[in-house]
Amino acid sequence: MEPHEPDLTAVPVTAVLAALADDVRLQMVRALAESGEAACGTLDFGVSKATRSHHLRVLREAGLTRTRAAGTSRYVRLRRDELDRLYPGLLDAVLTPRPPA
Amino acid sequence: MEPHEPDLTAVPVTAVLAALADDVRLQMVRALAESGEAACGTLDFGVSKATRSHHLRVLREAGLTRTRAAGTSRYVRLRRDELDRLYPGLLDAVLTPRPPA
DNA sequence: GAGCTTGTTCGACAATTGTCGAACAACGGT
DNA sequence: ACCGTTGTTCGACAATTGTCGAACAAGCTC
Repeated sequence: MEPHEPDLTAVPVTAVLAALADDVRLQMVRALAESGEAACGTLDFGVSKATRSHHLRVLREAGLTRTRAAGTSRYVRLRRDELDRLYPGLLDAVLTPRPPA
Repeated sequence: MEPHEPDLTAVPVTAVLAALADDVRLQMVRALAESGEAACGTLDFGVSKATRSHHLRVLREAGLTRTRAAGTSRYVRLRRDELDRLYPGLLDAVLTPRPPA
């Protein structure tokens, strides 16, 4: 099985932006940026686990996250270094709910 | 008539990202970043003028552009200063077709 | 005013997307 | 071996979105 964690340089910018352009996914990304790593189950934002799983796949396939399996859980974390290197400023611009004046 | 050019702080980040998450619109934004200002007609990227008009409205309503009417033409330009102030790094991260290694 | 150019608006249509419940799979503990 | 926990996958469905042609509006020029 392929977990589909693509090379970030192979992902179109529009795909990265589209992945971030959803409220639920953006909350997930923000939570991951704070916690560093989180089990899928902890990323509950009022959607069913099916929907949650869907969003996490979108994030993964856009190259935004990596997933590590451990027991029955799966731990997700941001690919921060790579993202900051390829798109400097992008995450910072997006991580704060209310950008500074 | 309301040209619908919202206050940028009133636009959700997801709307800004969604506006940028389309290939045609991203090309438009890049062209505007280079030319500074462009008539709608010059922003032809292989779509009909109806579609072009639609994309320009999305950009405008996401707070990314301003439109100025002159004669039969309408000139569009990026709201670069505001964007850079509210989302520093966002435009830079997105404007280069191939980000630096 | 007639005609051309430039854009916008209006359906319409296909494709994509977010959402869910239900079924399934894998693992751990008792 | 059973059960509960944790996620994924599979339709299905509604809503959104990108696209177009045709009709319309506004302005310029002859």
